[in-house]
Amino acid sequence: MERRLSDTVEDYLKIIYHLSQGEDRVSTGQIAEELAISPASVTDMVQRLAAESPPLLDYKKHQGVALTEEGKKAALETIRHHRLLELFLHEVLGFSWDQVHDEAERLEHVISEEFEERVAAVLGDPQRGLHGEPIPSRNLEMPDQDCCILQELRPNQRGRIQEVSDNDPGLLRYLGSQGLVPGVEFEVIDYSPYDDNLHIRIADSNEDLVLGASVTSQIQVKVLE
Amino acid sequence: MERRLSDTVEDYLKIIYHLSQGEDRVSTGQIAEELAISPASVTDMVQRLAAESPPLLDYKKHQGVALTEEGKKAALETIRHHRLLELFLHEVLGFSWDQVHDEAERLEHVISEEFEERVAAVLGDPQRGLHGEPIPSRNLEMPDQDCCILQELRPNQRGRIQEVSDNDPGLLRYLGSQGLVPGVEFEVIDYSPYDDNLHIRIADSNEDLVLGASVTSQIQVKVLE
DNA sequence: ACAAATATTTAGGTATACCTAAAATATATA
DNA sequence: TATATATTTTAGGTATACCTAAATATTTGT
Repeated sequence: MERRLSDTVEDYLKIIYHLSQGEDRVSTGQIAEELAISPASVTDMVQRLAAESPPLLDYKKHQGVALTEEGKKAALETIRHHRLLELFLHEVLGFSWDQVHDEAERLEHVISEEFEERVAAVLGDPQRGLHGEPIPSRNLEMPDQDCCILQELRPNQRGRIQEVSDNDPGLLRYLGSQGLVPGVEFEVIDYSPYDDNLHIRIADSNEDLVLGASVTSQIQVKVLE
Repeated sequence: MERRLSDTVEDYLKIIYHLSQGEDRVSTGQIAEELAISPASVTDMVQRLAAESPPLLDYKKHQGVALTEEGKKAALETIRHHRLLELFLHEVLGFSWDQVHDEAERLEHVISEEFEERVAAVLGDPQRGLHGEPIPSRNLEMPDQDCCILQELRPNQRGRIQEVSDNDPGLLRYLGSQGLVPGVEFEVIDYSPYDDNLHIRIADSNEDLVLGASVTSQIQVKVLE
C-alpha cells in the first residue's frame, strides 16, 4: 500500500479526480487535454495504472477511466498537499494569491508526511485553502460542499463566494482587484442571455460589476435565500 | 544560460562540488560511490555534461572531472537552496537538526528564485546554515572559511566548532546530545594514535569526551591560539 | 619494466514517460 | 442503416538515467 508514486502519476490522479467531479467516468481525451499531452500517451499511462496491484484506476477500452479507492486516496493526498502549501506560501512566506499555484504544483510531490503535518499545525489545521477550496482532512476525507457555479445564478438571487479557481494568475489578480474573494456576499442584478454576462452587486458596496462567462464559470458560490 | 537542469544533474554537480574541496579533479569512481550508482552510469553522465553547451564539466578520459564556471554556479545555486531550506525547516517548521537533510534534499530541486528569496528574507539573509555551513550569497559567492578537521588537532590545541556534516541523522543526534554544535569551543586533552581517538574538553564543562575518527572526521573546526 | 590488480570506459539493455502515424472503434449525420 | 467524423488505441520510436558484462587503460608492486 505504501508505493511511492512518480510526480507524473500523481498529476494524472489529481487531474482525474478533478475531472470526475460530477462525471461518472473520464475520457482519455479529456485527460490529454488537461495535461497538454497526446491522447496516445494517456492511453499508455492509464493502462499501466489500471494494471498496478492494487489498481489505481478502473479502465475499460473506449469507456474512459474512474479512480479506484486506492487511486482516490492518492489523489486526495496530493490535493491536500497542494492546498496546504498554497495557504502556507501565502501566510508564512507572503506569496500573493496568484503566485502560489505554480510553486505548490512542484512542491506538492516532494514534501514528506512530516512536512505536511508541521505545515498543517502552523496553519491551525485549516479546513479551507487560500482560494476557498476545501482541504481534505489528515485521513483524506474531502468535506463535501454544496455550492454551484456563479454562472448559473439569475437576477434577485443572492449568494456567497465559496471558492475561486486557482490556476490562472491573471484571473486571480482581476478577482482580487474587484474584491471577488471567498466569503464575500453579493446579489445578482441582471443577466444578459446573449453574451452570458452577469451584473452583480457586492454587499455593502454601491458599484455594480459586469462579469463575463469566463469569469463567472470560475467562481463557486453558495446560494443564500 | 537559463537552462533547466534535472534533479539528477543538480545532484551530480553538487556532489562534484563537494568532492572538489581541496582536490583538483574528481574521479568517476568517487562520484559513483557518493551517488551509490555504478561507475559506468557516471561515465555516461559526465560525458553528457561535458558535451553540453556551454559545458558544465571539464572531462578528460581516465582523468576525472572538474566543474566549469557554469557548473560551479549551478552547484552553488543548489547548495544555497539546500542550506537555506535546512535552516528554514528548523526555524519555521520546527524540524530537528537531524531531520532537515532529507527533506531539503528533495525540496532544493523544485523551489523557485521567488521562494529562495522569501525564505532568505524571513531568515534575515543568513550567512551560515543549521550545521554551521557557509551559505553561498545570492550572487553565488561562497564565503571562504579557513578551518580544518577536528581529527587533525593534537593535545593542547584549542578550537571552535565551525561546521558538522549534515547527512547522518544518527551522528547529528549524538553530536547534539554531547553539545557538539557550531560555535562551541574546546581544548584537545589527549590523542591515542592506535585507535585515532581524540579526548577533548568543552569550554565551561568538566567532562571529557572521547571521540573516534568517524566522529572527529565529520567536524570542522577553527583553531584558536 | 612488466605483470597483476584496480579503475574506467564501451557496448548493449531496461523502465519511464513522452511522441507521431496508422489502425480500430464509437458516435453522429444523412 | 450506411457512411462520415471524431475519438481512442496500437505500433513503433525518442530521451533520460540507470544497469551488467566485457574491454581497455592506468596504477601498483616486485
